[in-house]
Amino acid sequence: MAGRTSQPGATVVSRTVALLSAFDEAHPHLTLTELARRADLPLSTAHRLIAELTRLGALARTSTGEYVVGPRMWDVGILAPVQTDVREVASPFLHDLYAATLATVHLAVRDGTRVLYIDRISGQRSVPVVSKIGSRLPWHATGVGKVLMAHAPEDVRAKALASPLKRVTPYTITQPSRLRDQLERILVDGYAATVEEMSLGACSVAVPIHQGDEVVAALGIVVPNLRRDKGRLVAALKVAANGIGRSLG
Amino acid sequence: MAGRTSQPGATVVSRTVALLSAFDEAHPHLTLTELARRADLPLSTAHRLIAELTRLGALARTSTGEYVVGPRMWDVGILAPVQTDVREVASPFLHDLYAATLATVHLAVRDGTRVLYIDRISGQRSVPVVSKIGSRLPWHATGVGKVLMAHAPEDVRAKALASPLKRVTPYTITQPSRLRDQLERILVDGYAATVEEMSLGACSVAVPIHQGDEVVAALGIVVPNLRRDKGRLVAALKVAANGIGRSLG
DNA sequence: CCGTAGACTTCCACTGGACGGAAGGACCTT
DNA sequence: AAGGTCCTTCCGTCCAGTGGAAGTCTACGG
Repeated sequence: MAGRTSQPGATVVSRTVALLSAFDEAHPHLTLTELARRADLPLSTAHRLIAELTRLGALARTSTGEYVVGPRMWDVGILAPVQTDVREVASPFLHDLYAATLATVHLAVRDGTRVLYIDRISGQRSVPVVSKIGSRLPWHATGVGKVLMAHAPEDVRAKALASPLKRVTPYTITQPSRLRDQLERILVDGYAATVEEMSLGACSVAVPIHQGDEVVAALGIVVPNLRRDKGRLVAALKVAANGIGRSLG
Repeated sequence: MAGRTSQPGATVVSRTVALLSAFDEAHPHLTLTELARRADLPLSTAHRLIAELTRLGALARTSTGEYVVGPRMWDVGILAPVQTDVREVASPFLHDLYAATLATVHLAVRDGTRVLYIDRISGQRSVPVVSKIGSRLPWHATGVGKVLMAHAPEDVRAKALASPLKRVTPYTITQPSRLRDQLERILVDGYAATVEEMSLGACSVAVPIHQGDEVVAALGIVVPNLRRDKGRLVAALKVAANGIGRSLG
Protein backbone atom coordinates (compact mmCIF):
# COMPACT_ATOMS: atom_id res chain seq x y z
CA MET A 1 0.00 0.00 0.00
CA ALA A 2 0.98 3.56 -0.27
CA GLY A 3 -0.43 6.83 0.86
CA ARG A 4 -1.96 7.56 4.24
CA THR A 5 -2.57 4.06 5.38
CA SER A 6 -4.74 3.72 8.44
CA GLN A 7 -3.43 0.26 9.23
CA PRO A 8 0.27 -0.02 8.41
CA GLY A 9 1.14 -3.62 7.65
CA ALA A 10 -2.09 -4.40 5.88
CA THR A 11 -1.05 -5.21 2.35
CA VAL A 12 -3.19 -5.00 -0.75
CA VAL A 13 -3.05 -8.77 -1.03
CA SER A 14 -4.30 -9.26 2.51
CA ARG A 15 -7.05 -6.74 1.92
CA THR A 16 -8.08 -8.47 -1.26
CA VAL A 17 -8.27 -11.82 0.50
CA ALA A 18 -10.10 -10.21 3.41
CA LEU A 19 -12.74 -8.89 1.02
CA LEU A 20 -13.20 -12.28 -0.60
CA SER A 21 -13.30 -14.01 2.78
CA ALA A 22 -15.88 -11.56 4.08
CA PHE A 23 -18.51 -13.76 2.51
CA ASP A 24 -19.66 -16.80 4.39
CA GLU A 25 -22.51 -19.22 4.48
CA ALA A 26 -24.68 -16.85 6.47
CA HIS A 27 -23.69 -13.87 4.31
CA PRO A 28 -23.44 -14.99 0.69
CA HIS A 29 -24.26 -11.50 -0.53
CA LEU A 30 -23.17 -8.24 1.03
CA THR A 31 -23.53 -4.56 0.31
CA LEU A 32 -20.52 -2.34 -0.19
CA THR A 33 -20.81 -0.98 3.33
CA GLU A 34 -21.12 -4.44 4.86
CA LEU A 35 -18.15 -5.68 2.88
CA ALA A 36 -16.05 -2.72 3.97
CA ARG A 37 -16.97 -3.24 7.60
CA ARG A 38 -16.40 -7.01 7.54
CA ALA A 39 -13.02 -6.61 5.85
CA ASP A 40 -12.23 -3.71 8.20
CA LEU A 41 -11.47 -1.25 5.42
CA PRO A 42 -12.35 2.40 4.88
CA LEU A 43 -15.36 2.67 2.62
CA SER A 44 -13.66 4.38 -0.29
CA THR A 45 -10.76 1.95 -0.22
CA ALA A 46 -13.12 -0.97 -0.20
CA HIS A 47 -15.07 0.61 -3.01
CA ARG A 48 -11.99 0.91 -5.18
CA LEU A 49 -10.76 -2.62 -4.55
CA ILE A 50 -14.21 -4.11 -4.98
CA ALA A 51 -14.74 -2.26 -8.25
CA GLU A 52 -11.58 -3.83 -9.60
CA LEU A 53 -12.42 -7.29 -8.28
CA THR A 54 -15.79 -6.95 -9.97
CA ARG A 55 -14.16 -5.87 -13.21
CA LEU A 56 -11.98 -8.98 -13.00
CA GLY A 57 -14.90 -11.32 -12.32
CA ALA A 58 -13.77 -12.24 -8.83
CA LEU A 59 -16.88 -10.56 -7.48
CA ALA A 60 -20.19 -9.93 -9.16
CA ARG A 61 -23.02 -7.56 -8.57
CA THR A 62 -26.62 -8.61 -8.24
CA SER A 63 -29.51 -6.68 -9.70
CA THR A 64 -30.16 -5.25 -6.23
CA GLY A 65 -26.67 -3.78 -6.11
CA GLU A 66 -25.33 -6.26 -3.61
CA TYR A 67 -22.05 -8.04 -4.18
CA VAL A 68 -21.59 -11.78 -4.43
CA VAL A 69 -18.64 -14.04 -5.08
CA GLY A 70 -17.95 -14.13 -8.81
CA PRO A 71 -17.90 -17.14 -11.09
CA ARG A 72 -14.16 -16.83 -11.51
CA MET A 73 -13.62 -17.63 -7.86
CA TRP A 74 -15.80 -20.67 -8.27
CA ASP A 75 -13.48 -21.92 -11.00
CA VAL A 76 -10.49 -21.36 -8.79
CA GLY A 77 -12.00 -22.82 -5.64
CA ILE A 78 -13.06 -25.98 -7.35
CA LEU A 79 -9.39 -26.71 -8.03
CA ALA A 80 -8.46 -26.87 -4.34
CA PRO A 81 -6.62 -30.15 -4.02
CA VAL A 82 -7.83 -32.81 -1.60
CA GLN A 83 -11.43 -32.21 -2.40
CA THR A 84 -11.21 -32.72 -6.14
CA ASP A 85 -9.81 -36.24 -6.09
CA VAL A 86 -11.87 -37.59 -3.26
CA ARG A 87 -15.09 -35.99 -4.44
CA GLU A 88 -14.63 -37.15 -7.99
CA VAL A 89 -13.97 -40.72 -6.93
CA ALA A 90 -16.57 -40.83 -4.18
CA SER A 91 -19.41 -39.39 -6.22
CA PRO A 92 -20.73 -42.65 -7.72
CA PHE A 93 -20.56 -44.37 -4.34
CA LEU A 94 -22.57 -41.58 -2.74
CA HIS A 95 -25.23 -42.11 -5.37
CA ASP A 96 -25.33 -45.81 -4.69
CA LEU A 97 -25.73 -45.17 -0.99
CA TYR A 98 -28.43 -42.61 -1.60
CA ALA A 99 -30.24 -44.92 -3.99
CA ALA A 100 -30.13 -47.73 -1.46
CA THR A 101 -31.24 -45.72 1.56
CA LEU A 102 -32.88 -42.50 0.29
CA ALA A 103 -31.25 -40.86 3.28
CA THR A 104 -28.95 -37.83 3.25
CA VAL A 105 -25.39 -38.88 2.49
CA HIS A 106 -22.36 -36.79 3.44
CA LEU A 107 -18.73 -36.66 2.46
CA ALA A 108 -16.45 -34.64 4.72
CA VAL A 109 -12.75 -33.96 5.19
CA ARG A 110 -10.78 -32.47 8.04
CA ASP A 111 -9.00 -29.15 7.55
CA GLY A 112 -7.08 -28.48 10.74
CA THR A 113 -9.62 -28.71 13.52
CA ARG A 114 -12.42 -27.85 11.12
CA VAL A 115 -14.70 -30.33 9.46
CA LEU A 116 -15.58 -29.45 5.87
CA TYR A 117 -18.56 -30.94 4.10
CA ILE A 118 -17.35 -31.45 0.55
CA ASP A 119 -20.33 -33.24 -0.90
CA ARG A 120 -23.87 -34.07 0.01
CA ILE A 121 -26.78 -35.84 -1.52
CA SER A 122 -30.28 -35.54 -0.21
CA GLY A 123 -33.73 -35.82 -1.62
CA GLN A 124 -37.14 -34.50 -0.68
CA ARG A 125 -37.85 -37.60 1.35
CA SER A 126 -34.66 -37.38 3.39
CA VAL A 127 -34.49 -36.04 6.93
CA PRO A 128 -33.92 -32.28 6.69
CA VAL A 129 -30.36 -31.45 7.72
CA VAL A 130 -28.46 -28.27 8.33
CA SER A 131 -25.35 -29.12 6.37
CA LYS A 132 -24.56 -27.55 3.06
CA ILE A 133 -21.65 -28.22 0.80
CA GLY A 134 -18.85 -25.95 1.96
CA SER A 135 -20.23 -25.53 5.43
CA ARG A 136 -18.65 -26.55 8.65
CA LEU A 137 -20.70 -27.89 11.50
CA PRO A 138 -19.49 -28.50 15.06
CA TRP A 139 -17.38 -31.64 14.78
CA HIS A 140 -18.45 -33.03 18.14
CA ALA A 141 -22.11 -33.17 17.14
CA THR A 142 -21.74 -34.96 13.84
CA GLY A 143 -20.89 -38.49 12.82
CA VAL A 144 -18.35 -37.52 10.18
CA GLY A 145 -16.79 -34.99 12.56
CA LYS A 146 -16.22 -37.59 15.26
CA VAL A 147 -14.77 -40.06 12.78
CA LEU A 148 -12.34 -37.50 11.41
CA MET A 149 -11.26 -36.39 14.88
CA ALA A 150 -10.88 -39.97 16.07
CA HIS A 151 -8.40 -40.57 13.27
CA ALA A 152 -6.67 -37.18 13.52
CA PRO A 153 -3.13 -36.77 14.93
CA GLU A 154 -3.11 -36.50 18.72
CA ASP A 155 -2.18 -32.80 18.76
CA VAL A 156 -5.11 -31.89 16.52
CA ARG A 157 -7.48 -34.01 18.59
CA ALA A 158 -6.25 -32.41 21.81
CA LYS A 159 -6.73 -28.95 20.32
CA ALA A 160 -10.23 -29.86 19.12
CA LEU A 161 -11.21 -31.25 22.51
CA ALA A 162 -9.84 -28.18 24.26
CA SER A 163 -11.81 -25.75 22.12
CA PRO A 164 -15.27 -24.69 23.27
CA LEU A 165 -17.79 -27.45 22.56
CA LYS A 166 -21.11 -25.82 21.96
CA ARG A 167 -24.34 -27.46 23.07
CA VAL A 168 -26.55 -27.62 20.01
CA THR A 169 -29.39 -29.80 21.28
CA PRO A 170 -30.09 -31.22 24.75
CA TYR A 171 -28.38 -34.40 23.58
CA THR A 172 -25.14 -32.81 22.37
CA ILE A 173 -22.15 -34.19 24.21
CA THR A 174 -20.00 -31.37 25.50
CA GLN A 175 -17.81 -33.09 28.11
CA PRO A 176 -14.31 -33.47 26.65
CA SER A 177 -13.68 -36.63 28.67
CA ARG A 178 -16.78 -38.35 27.39
CA LEU A 179 -16.01 -37.32 23.83
CA ARG A 180 -12.49 -38.65 24.16
CA ASP A 181 -13.92 -42.00 25.26
CA GLN A 182 -16.21 -41.98 22.24
CA LEU A 183 -13.33 -41.20 19.89
CA GLU A 184 -11.36 -44.16 21.25
CA ARG A 185 -14.38 -46.34 20.86
CA ILE A 186 -14.74 -45.24 17.23
CA LEU A 187 -11.23 -46.51 16.45
CA VAL A 188 -12.23 -49.92 17.83
CA ASP A 189 -15.69 -50.13 16.31
CA GLY A 190 -14.76 -48.61 12.96
CA TYR A 191 -17.75 -46.29 12.93
CA ALA A 192 -19.27 -43.33 14.78
CA ALA A 193 -22.88 -42.62 15.63
CA THR A 194 -24.80 -39.60 16.85
CA VAL A 195 -28.30 -39.55 18.29
CA GLU A 196 -30.03 -36.20 17.96
CA GLU A 197 -26.82 -34.42 18.94
CA MET A 198 -27.01 -31.99 16.02
CA SER A 199 -30.74 -31.81 15.25
CA LEU A 200 -33.68 -33.29 17.06
CA GLY A 201 -35.13 -36.10 15.00
CA ALA A 202 -31.89 -36.78 13.17
CA CYS A 203 -29.37 -39.51 13.90
CA SER A 204 -26.24 -40.33 11.97
CA VAL A 205 -23.68 -43.00 11.35
CA ALA A 206 -20.28 -42.40 9.77
CA VAL A 207 -17.20 -44.37 8.79
CA PRO A 208 -13.66 -43.42 7.78
CA ILE A 209 -12.34 -43.58 4.21
CA HIS A 210 -8.82 -44.98 4.11
CA GLN A 211 -6.24 -44.28 1.46
CA GLY A 212 -3.41 -46.60 2.36
CA ASP A 213 -2.84 -46.11 6.08
CA GLU A 214 -4.29 -42.64 6.19
CA VAL A 215 -7.85 -41.53 6.79
CA VAL A 216 -8.53 -38.95 4.09
CA ALA A 217 -12.25 -38.40 4.49
CA ALA A 218 -15.37 -39.59 6.25
CA LEU A 219 -18.59 -40.89 4.85
CA GLY A 220 -21.80 -40.38 6.79
CA ILE A 221 -25.51 -40.88 6.57
CA VAL A 222 -28.39 -39.17 8.37
CA VAL A 223 -31.60 -41.02 9.26
CA PRO A 224 -34.60 -40.39 11.53
CA ASN A 225 -33.56 -43.11 13.95
CA LEU A 226 -30.99 -45.83 14.38
CA ARG A 227 -32.86 -48.51 16.30
CA ARG A 228 -34.01 -50.54 13.37
CA ASP A 229 -31.07 -50.73 11.08
CA LYS A 230 -27.82 -49.38 12.41
CA GLY A 231 -26.06 -52.60 11.49
CA ARG A 232 -27.34 -52.50 7.95
CA LEU A 233 -26.30 -48.86 7.52
CA VAL A 234 -22.84 -49.41 8.93
CA ALA A 235 -22.36 -52.36 6.60
CA ALA A 236 -23.45 -50.34 3.56
CA LEU A 237 -21.23 -47.42 4.58
CA LYS A 238 -18.22 -49.65 5.06
CA VAL A 239 -18.68 -51.23 1.66
CA ALA A 240 -18.87 -47.81 0.02
CA ALA A 241 -15.94 -46.44 2.04
CA ASN A 242 -13.78 -49.41 1.10
CA GLY A 243 -14.73 -48.96 -2.53
CA ILE A 244 -13.78 -45.31 -2.45
CA GLY A 245 -10.49 -46.08 -0.69
CA ARG A 246 -9.65 -48.74 -3.23
CA SER A 247 -10.45 -46.42 -6.15
CA LEU A 248 -8.20 -43.76 -4.66
CA GLY A 249 -5.37 -46.26 -5.06
CA MET B 1 1.58 -0.58 -7.71
CA ALA B 2 4.54 1.51 -7.04
CA GLY B 3 8.21 1.42 -7.83
CA ARG B 4 9.76 0.36 -11.09
CA THR B 5 6.78 -1.29 -12.58
CA SER B 6 7.40 -3.21 -15.76
CA GLN B 7 3.74 -3.12 -16.72
CA PRO B 8 2.15 0.17 -15.77
CA GLY B 9 -1.54 -0.28 -15.22
CA ALA B 10 -1.30 -3.71 -13.68
CA THR B 11 -2.61 -3.31 -10.16
CA VAL B 12 -1.84 -5.48 -7.17
CA VAL B 13 -5.42 -6.67 -7.20
CA SER B 14 -5.24 -7.73 -10.83
CA ARG B 15 -1.95 -9.50 -10.20
CA THR B 16 -3.41 -11.32 -7.24
CA VAL B 17 -6.36 -12.49 -9.29
CA ALA B 18 -4.04 -13.40 -12.15
CA LEU B 19 -2.05 -15.63 -9.82
CA LEU B 20 -5.16 -17.36 -8.53
CA SER B 21 -6.52 -17.75 -12.04
CA ALA B 22 -3.25 -19.22 -13.26
CA PHE B 23 -4.50 -22.58 -12.06
CA ASP B 24 -6.83 -24.51 -14.27
CA GLU B 25 -8.09 -27.99 -14.79
CA ALA B 26 -4.98 -29.05 -16.66
CA HIS B 27 -2.68 -27.32 -14.17
CA PRO B 28 -4.06 -27.79 -10.67
CA HIS B 29 -0.59 -27.48 -9.17
CA LEU B 30 2.17 -25.20 -10.35
CA THR B 31 5.70 -24.35 -9.33
CA LEU B 32 6.69 -20.83 -8.45
CA THR B 33 8.32 -20.32 -11.84
CA GLU B 34 5.29 -21.66 -13.71
CA LEU B 35 2.95 -19.47 -11.70
CA ALA B 36 5.07 -16.40 -12.41
CA ARG B 37 5.13 -17.14 -16.11
CA ARG B 38 1.41 -17.89 -16.35
CA ALA B 39 0.50 -14.74 -14.44
CA ASP B 40 3.07 -12.82 -16.48
CA LEU B 41 4.91 -11.48 -13.46
CA PRO B 42 8.62 -11.11 -12.66
CA LEU B 43 9.76 -14.02 -10.55
CA SER B 44 10.58 -12.07 -7.43
CA THR B 45 7.31 -10.19 -7.53
CA ALA B 46 5.38 -13.41 -7.95
CA HIS B 47 7.36 -14.92 -5.11
CA ARG B 48 6.45 -12.13 -2.74
CA LEU B 49 2.76 -12.13 -3.62
CA ILE B 50 2.54 -15.92 -3.52
CA ALA B 51 4.26 -16.04 -0.15
CA GLU B 52 1.60 -13.75 1.24
CA LEU B 53 -1.26 -15.62 -0.41
CA THR B 54 0.12 -18.80 1.09
CA ARG B 55 0.36 -17.19 4.51
CA LEU B 56 -3.28 -16.20 4.17
CA GLY B 57 -4.41 -19.68 3.12
CA ALA B 58 -5.46 -18.63 -0.38
CA LEU B 59 -2.74 -20.86 -1.76
CA ALA B 60 -1.11 -23.88 -0.21
CA ARG B 61 2.13 -25.68 -0.77
CA THR B 62 2.39 -29.38 -1.40
CA SER B 63 5.11 -31.58 0.06
CA THR B 64 6.90 -31.37 -3.29
CA GLY B 65 7.09 -27.58 -3.06
CA GLU B 66 4.48 -26.95 -5.71
CA TYR B 67 1.64 -24.56 -5.11
CA VAL B 68 -2.05 -25.43 -5.16
CA VAL B 69 -5.22 -23.47 -4.52
CA GLY B 70 -5.79 -23.22 -0.78
CA PRO B 71 -8.77 -24.41 1.19
CA ARG B 72 -9.80 -20.84 1.87
CA MET B 73 -10.49 -20.28 -1.81
CA TRP B 74 -12.63 -23.38 -1.83
CA ASP B 75 -14.73 -21.91 0.95
CA VAL B 76 -15.10 -18.69 -0.99
CA GLY B 77 -15.74 -20.26 -4.36
CA ILE B 78 -18.48 -22.50 -3.07
CA LEU B 79 -20.45 -19.36 -2.18
CA ALA B 80 -20.66 -18.18 -5.79
CA PRO B 81 -24.32 -17.51 -6.31
CA VAL B 82 -26.10 -19.04 -9.29
CA GLN B 83 -24.37 -22.30 -8.81
CA THR B 84 -25.38 -22.82 -5.21
CA ASP B 85 -29.11 -22.47 -5.72
CA VAL B 86 -29.42 -24.29 -8.99
CA ARG B 87 -27.09 -27.09 -7.98
CA GLU B 88 -28.78 -27.57 -4.67
CA VAL B 89 -32.20 -27.76 -6.26
CA ALA B 90 -31.16 -29.77 -9.29
CA SER B 91 -29.21 -32.41 -7.43
CA PRO B 92 -32.10 -34.83 -6.71
CA PHE B 93 -33.31 -34.54 -10.31
CA LEU B 94 -29.86 -35.37 -11.63
CA HIS B 95 -29.91 -38.50 -9.51
CA ASP B 96 -33.28 -39.50 -10.85
CA LEU B 97 -32.05 -39.03 -14.40
CA TYR B 98 -28.92 -40.97 -13.70
CA ALA B 99 -30.84 -43.76 -12.03
CA ALA B 100 -33.20 -43.97 -14.98
CA THR B 101 -30.57 -43.93 -17.72
CA LEU B 102 -27.20 -44.81 -16.11
CA ALA B 103 -25.75 -42.27 -18.52
CA THR B 104 -23.62 -39.27 -17.66
CA VAL B 105 -25.78 -36.33 -16.63
CA HIS B 106 -24.60 -32.72 -16.78
CA LEU B 107 -25.71 -29.43 -15.33
CA ALA B 108 -24.21 -26.32 -16.86
CA VAL B 109 -24.64 -22.55 -16.74
CA ARG B 110 -23.47 -19.77 -19.00
CA ASP B 111 -20.95 -17.24 -17.75
CA GLY B 112 -20.50 -14.68 -20.48
CA THR B 113 -19.54 -16.66 -23.55
CA ARG B 114 -18.20 -19.49 -21.41
CA VAL B 115 -20.07 -22.62 -20.49
CA LEU B 116 -19.46 -23.84 -16.97
CA TYR B 117 -20.18 -27.38 -15.89
CA ILE B 118 -21.48 -27.03 -12.37
CA ASP B 119 -22.47 -30.59 -11.66
CA ARG B 120 -22.02 -33.99 -13.15
CA ILE B 121 -23.03 -37.51 -12.36
CA SER B 122 -21.49 -40.48 -14.03
CA GLY B 123 -20.91 -44.07 -13.17
CA GLN B 124 -18.47 -46.71 -14.27
CA ARG B 125 -20.90 -47.91 -16.90
CA SER B 126 -21.42 -44.48 -18.45
CA VAL B 127 -19.76 -43.33 -21.63
CA PRO B 128 -16.43 -41.79 -20.65
CA VAL B 129 -16.59 -38.02 -21.05
CA VAL B 130 -14.08 -35.23 -20.83
CA SER B 131 -16.07 -32.88 -18.66
CA LYS B 132 -15.27 -32.28 -15.05
CA ILE B 133 -17.11 -30.13 -12.58
CA GLY B 134 -15.66 -26.65 -12.94
CA SER B 135 -14.39 -27.23 -16.42
CA ARG B 136 -15.39 -25.43 -19.53
CA LEU B 137 -15.65 -27.22 -22.83
CA PRO B 138 -16.12 -25.62 -26.26
CA TRP B 139 -19.75 -24.55 -26.27
CA HIS B 140 -20.29 -25.35 -29.94
CA ALA B 141 -19.44 -29.02 -29.47
CA THR B 142 -21.69 -29.77 -26.51
CA GLY B 143 -25.41 -30.12 -26.05
CA VAL B 144 -25.62 -27.93 -22.98
CA GLY B 145 -23.40 -25.34 -24.64
CA LYS B 146 -25.68 -25.05 -27.65
CA VAL B 147 -28.78 -24.80 -25.48
CA LEU B 148 -27.28 -22.03 -23.38
CA MET B 149 -26.10 -20.07 -26.43
CA ALA B 150 -29.43 -20.51 -28.17
CA HIS B 151 -31.11 -18.82 -25.23
CA ALA B 152 -28.41 -16.20 -24.62
CA PRO B 153 -28.93 -12.51 -25.47
CA GLU B 154 -28.16 -11.73 -29.10
CA ASP B 155 -24.94 -9.82 -28.37
CA VAL B 156 -23.51 -12.72 -26.41
CA ARG B 157 -24.51 -15.18 -29.12
CA ALA B 158 -22.91 -13.00 -31.80
CA LYS B 159 -19.73 -12.77 -29.79
CA ALA B 160 -19.68 -16.52 -29.25
CA LEU B 161 -20.24 -17.24 -32.93
CA ALA B 162 -17.53 -14.77 -33.90
CA SER B 163 -14.92 -16.33 -31.62
CA PRO B 164 -12.72 -19.10 -33.02
CA LEU B 165 -14.64 -22.36 -33.15
CA LYS B 166 -12.18 -25.16 -32.70
CA ARG B 167 -12.59 -28.48 -34.52
CA VAL B 168 -12.49 -31.15 -31.82
CA THR B 169 -13.51 -34.20 -33.84
CA PRO B 170 -14.16 -34.65 -37.58
CA TYR B 171 -17.84 -34.14 -36.78
CA THR B 172 -17.48 -30.86 -34.90
CA ILE B 173 -19.45 -28.08 -36.53
CA THR B 174 -17.26 -25.04 -37.02
CA GLN B 175 -19.21 -22.98 -39.56
CA PRO B 176 -20.83 -20.04 -37.77
CA SER B 177 -23.74 -19.96 -40.22
CA ARG B 178 -24.58 -23.61 -39.69
CA LEU B 179 -24.31 -23.23 -35.94
CA ARG B 180 -26.60 -20.21 -36.03
CA ASP B 181 -29.18 -22.29 -37.89
CA GLN B 182 -28.87 -24.99 -35.25
CA LEU B 183 -29.33 -22.48 -32.45
CA GLU B 184 -32.52 -21.19 -34.04
CA ARG B 185 -33.72 -24.73 -34.44
CA ILE B 186 -33.06 -25.41 -30.76
CA LEU B 187 -35.43 -22.60 -29.76
CA VAL B 188 -38.16 -24.24 -31.83
CA ASP B 189 -37.51 -27.84 -30.86
CA GLY B 190 -36.80 -27.15 -27.20
CA TYR B 191 -33.70 -29.32 -27.14
CA ALA B 192 -30.21 -29.60 -28.62
CA ALA B 193 -28.33 -32.66 -29.78
CA THR B 194 -24.73 -33.40 -30.69
CA VAL B 195 -23.42 -36.42 -32.54
CA GLU B 196 -19.77 -37.20 -31.84
CA GLU B 197 -18.96 -33.49 -32.05
CA MET B 198 -17.00 -33.52 -28.81
CA SER B 199 -15.78 -37.11 -28.50
CA LEU B 200 -16.07 -39.97 -30.92
CA GLY B 201 -18.53 -42.51 -29.60
CA ALA B 202 -20.41 -39.96 -27.52
CA CYS B 203 -23.65 -38.19 -28.40
CA SER B 204 -25.62 -35.84 -26.25
CA VAL B 205 -29.01 -34.27 -25.77
CA ALA B 206 -29.69 -31.20 -23.69
CA VAL B 207 -32.62 -29.00 -22.67
CA PRO B 208 -32.92 -25.58 -21.04
CA ILE B 209 -33.95 -25.02 -17.43
CA HIS B 210 -36.35 -22.11 -17.11
CA GLN B 211 -36.83 -19.93 -14.06
CA GLY B 212 -39.75 -17.75 -14.97
CA ASP B 213 -38.98 -16.42 -18.43
CA GLU B 214 -35.25 -16.79 -18.14
CA VAL B 215 -33.06 -19.75 -18.99
CA VAL B 216 -30.78 -20.16 -16.00
CA ALA B 217 -29.07 -23.45 -16.78
CA ALA B 218 -29.00 -26.40 -19.11
CA LEU B 219 -29.45 -30.08 -18.39
CA GLY B 220 -27.74 -32.59 -20.62
CA ILE B 221 -27.09 -36.26 -20.97
CA VAL B 222 -24.36 -38.17 -22.81
CA VAL B 223 -25.01 -41.57 -24.41
CA PRO B 224 -23.21 -43.82 -26.91
CA ASN B 225 -25.77 -43.15 -29.64
CA LEU B 226 -29.06 -41.42 -30.21
CA ARG B 227 -30.77 -43.58 -32.81
CA ARG B 228 -32.72 -45.75 -30.45
CA ASP B 229 -34.08 -43.46 -27.85
CA LYS B 230 -33.63 -39.78 -28.49
CA GLY B 231 -37.34 -39.19 -27.93
CA ARG B 232 -37.33 -40.99 -24.63
CA LEU B 233 -34.25 -39.08 -23.44
CA VAL B 234 -35.64 -35.70 -24.44
CA ALA B 235 -38.87 -36.49 -22.62
CA ALA B 236 -37.03 -37.50 -19.46
CA LEU B 237 -34.81 -34.41 -19.64
CA LYS B 238 -37.78 -32.10 -20.10
CA VAL B 239 -39.58 -33.60 -17.13
CA ALA B 240 -36.51 -33.13 -14.96
CA ALA B 241 -35.83 -29.60 -16.28
CA ASN B 242 -39.42 -28.57 -15.60
CA GLY B 243 -39.17 -30.00 -12.12
CA ILE B 244 -36.00 -28.05 -11.42
CA GLY B 245 -37.50 -24.86 -12.83
CA ARG B 246 -40.61 -25.25 -10.71
CA SER B 247 -38.55 -25.90 -7.56
CA LEU B 248 -36.54 -22.74 -8.24
CA GLY B 249 -39.81 -20.85 -7.88
C1' DC C 1 34.67 -34.06 -6.15
C1' DC C 2 33.60 -30.09 -8.83
C1' DG C 3 31.06 -27.49 -12.44
C1' DT C 4 26.85 -26.30 -14.50
C1' DA C 5 22.00 -25.69 -14.58
C1' DG C 6 17.60 -24.73 -12.78
C1' DA C 7 14.55 -23.32 -9.23
C1' DC C 8 13.95 -20.83 -5.16
C1' DT C 9 14.86 -17.02 -1.68
C1' DT C 10 16.42 -12.58 0.07
C1' DC C 11 17.86 -7.76 -0.39
C1' DC C 12 17.09 -2.87 -1.08
C1' DA C 13 16.86 1.94 -3.50
C1' DC C 14 13.46 4.04 -6.18
C1' DT C 15 8.85 5.79 -7.30
C1' DG C 16 4.06 5.86 -9.00
C1' DG C 17 0.00 3.28 -7.57
C1' DA C 18 -2.61 3.08 -3.47
C1' DC C 19 -4.71 5.54 0.27
C1' DG C 20 -8.86 7.61 2.42
C1' DG C 21 -11.06 12.08 4.01
C1' DA C 22 -14.20 14.93 2.04
C1' DA C 23 -17.75 16.27 -0.92
C1' DG C 24 -21.34 15.19 -3.92
C1' DG C 25 -25.13 12.28 -5.63
C1' DA C 26 -29.12 8.80 -5.37
C1' DC C 27 -32.80 6.97 -2.98
C1' DC C 28 -35.18 5.89 0.73
C1' DT C 29 -38.38 6.89 5.13
C1' DT C 30 -40.40 10.17 8.36
C1' DA D 1 -38.35 19.19 3.21
C1' DA D 2 -35.41 17.24 6.23
C1' DG D 3 -32.78 13.48 7.89
C1' DG D 4 -30.79 9.11 7.04
C1' DT D 5 -28.26 5.49 4.62
C1' DC D 6 -25.84 4.03 1.01
C1' DC D 7 -22.96 4.58 -3.07
C1' DT D 8 -19.64 7.14 -6.09
C1' DT D 9 -15.97 10.34 -7.39
C1' DC D 10 -12.07 13.33 -6.56
C1' DC D 11 -7.27 14.35 -5.56
C1' DG D 12 -2.94 15.63 -2.64
C1' DT D 13 0.09 12.87 -0.09
C1' DC D 14 3.61 9.26 0.50
C1' DC D 15 5.00 4.49 1.64
C1' DA D 16 4.02 -0.22 -0.03
C1' DG D 17 5.22 -2.42 -3.94
C1' DT D 18 8.56 -3.23 -7.38
C1' DG D 19 12.08 -6.19 -9.75
C1' DG D 20 17.09 -6.55 -10.99
C1' DA D 21 20.74 -8.55 -8.86
C1' DA D 22 23.01 -11.49 -5.83
C1' DG D 23 22.87 -15.47 -2.89
C1' DT D 24 21.24 -20.28 -1.65
C1' DC D 25 19.96 -24.87 -2.48
C1' DT D 26 19.35 -28.97 -4.74
C1' DA D 27 20.13 -32.27 -8.78
C1' DC D 28 22.66 -34.14 -12.33
C1' DG D 29 26.65 -35.40 -15.30
C1' DG D 30 31.43 -35.92 -15.99
